[in-house]
Amino acid sequence: MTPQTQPDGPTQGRPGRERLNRERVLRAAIELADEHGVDAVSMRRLAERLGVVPMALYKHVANKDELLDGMVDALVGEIAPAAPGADWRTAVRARVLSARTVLLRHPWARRVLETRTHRTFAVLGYMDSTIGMFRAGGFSDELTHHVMHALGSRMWGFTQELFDDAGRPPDAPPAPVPDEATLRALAAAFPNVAAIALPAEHDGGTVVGSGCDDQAEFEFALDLMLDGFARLHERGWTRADPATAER
Amino acid sequence: MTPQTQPDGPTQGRPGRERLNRERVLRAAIELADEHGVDAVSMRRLAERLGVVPMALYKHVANKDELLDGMVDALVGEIAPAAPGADWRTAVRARVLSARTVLLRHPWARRVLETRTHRTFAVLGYMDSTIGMFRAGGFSDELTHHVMHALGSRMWGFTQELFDDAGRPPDAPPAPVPDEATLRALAAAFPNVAAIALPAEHDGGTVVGSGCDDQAEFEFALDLMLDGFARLHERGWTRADPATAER
DNA sequence: ACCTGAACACCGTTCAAGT
DNA sequence: ACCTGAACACCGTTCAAGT
Repeated sequence: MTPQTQPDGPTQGRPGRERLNRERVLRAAIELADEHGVDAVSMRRLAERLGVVPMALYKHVANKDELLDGMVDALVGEIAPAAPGADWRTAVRARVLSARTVLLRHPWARRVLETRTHRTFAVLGYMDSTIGMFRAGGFSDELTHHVMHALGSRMWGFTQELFDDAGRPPDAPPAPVPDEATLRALAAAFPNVAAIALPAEHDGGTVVGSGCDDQAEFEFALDLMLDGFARLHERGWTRADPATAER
Repeated sequence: MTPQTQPDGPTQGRPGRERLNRERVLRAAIELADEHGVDAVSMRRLAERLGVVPMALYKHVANKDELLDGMVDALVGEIAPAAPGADWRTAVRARVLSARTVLLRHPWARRVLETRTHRTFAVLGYMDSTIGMFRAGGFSDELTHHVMHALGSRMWGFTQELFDDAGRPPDAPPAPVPDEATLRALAAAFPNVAAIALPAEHDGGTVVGSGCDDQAEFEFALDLMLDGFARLHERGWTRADPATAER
C-alpha cells in the first residue's frame, strides 16, 4: 500500500474524516449549541469536537463573532421561502410562524440573535423580503417602516417570554419546583401574578406554571399586531394623522 | 495619633474609602457598565475599581449571576411608581415609558434583562403591579394573561431594534459609515430595505440611517398594542371567542 | 466578619512555525 | 494552503489562610 494516504481513514487530525471547511465548522457549532447550549460553543470545545486544534478553525472563520453570524445565517436559510400569490397578511403570518418553528428547533438562536448587530447578507435578505410583503400589499413606505419596528423581534418568531428558559442549556437538570409553602407565600406577596399565572385555578387540578401555551400566546400577540396594521392600512394612515387608531 | 485607624483614609485596601457593602458593589458595577459596557463588568475589573482583591466581592454577592440580578433590581427601583387614580391605559402607558427612560440611561440593561431568568423579588413586584393595572381596569384574568404576553419585553421599555447598537460599549468608536458605492450596491441588492430605511428620500437631504426616531417608533407600537387591548376588553373578549379582533 | 493569595480550569486570539 | 504548538492576557471561582 502507498504510505501516508488512506482514502477513508484519518489523514491529518485524529477523527478528522476529511478536510475542514466553513460548512462543516458551522454545522458542528450548531450541533454543539443544540446539545449543550450556546455557552458550550467555545472555539476550543468546537475544535475538540472536530478533532482538530483550536487554531485550525481560524482558517474558516475569522473569529468567534463571525462564527455566531454564520450560525444565524444557517438558521435564516431554514426559514420557509415566501409562498407566492398570498395576500400580505397571510404571507407575513406564515413567514413569522415559520421563523418561529426554526427558532424552537434551536432555542439558543434567540439569545444569539439578540447579541448580533445582524447585518449579514442573509439577514438583510430576510428583512428585505419581509418588507417586500407589506409593500406588495400596498403599504406606504412610511407605514411599512413603522410596522417593521412594531414587529421587532417578533419578525424572528420570538419575543421575550415572561418567565424565560432560553438561557438554560438543554442538558441541564429541570428547574426545581417550589414547594407548597413558598408557593403560598409568593401568591400572598404577588396576588396579581398569582391570579394570571394559575390559569385554571377554579376548575382544574392545580396546574402551576406550565398551564400556558406559549405558541398560542405568540399567535395572540401576532394577530393583534396584524389586525392593527390592517386597520391603519385600510384607513390610509399617514404621519399627518398621528393617532395610531380611532381613539 | 492612634495607630492603624484613620477616619477618612484607607483602612485596608488602597483607595477603598470605607468598608465594602452590597450597595457599593452594585453601584460600582452599574457605573462600570454605563462607562464601558456590560462586557467590561468582570469580577476582576470591578474589584480593581473598588480597590480590592477579586475574592472580596464574594462576601457581598454570591456569584456573577447574582451581581447581574442585583444590577437589574437597582434599575427596577428607578422606574417611577404608579400614579394613583389613573385609568388603566394611562397608567400602563406611563409605566412602560418610564421603564424606557430608565433603560435609555443604562443601555446595557437590555442585554442583561434578556439573559436573566428574572424572578427576583423586585422584578416580580414590578410585574405584579403592572398586572394589577389591567385587573383594576376590569380586565379578566385570562385577558390580562394574554395581554402581558403580548407586551413581552415592551413592558421593560424595549423591543429588539431592527439595527441594533445595544451590544456596543459606549466608549467604542462610532460605527464606520459606508461609502456611497457600497451604499448603492446595498440598495440594489435590498430595494425594500432601501425604500424604508431612507425615509425622506424625495424631499430632503439624503438622511441615511439616522432619520429614524426610535422613541416615536416605540410609542407607535405601544399605542397599537394598547388600542388592541382596549378593543378586546370593550368587546368582553373570552377564550370562547378566539378571534383576536373583528376579521 | 471581612479581606487576601495562590491556584485551577477555563476563555479568545497572536505569532512563528511545521507539512 | 492548511494545520500545529506554545504563549499571552484574560475569565469565574474554590480553598486555605490571614487579620
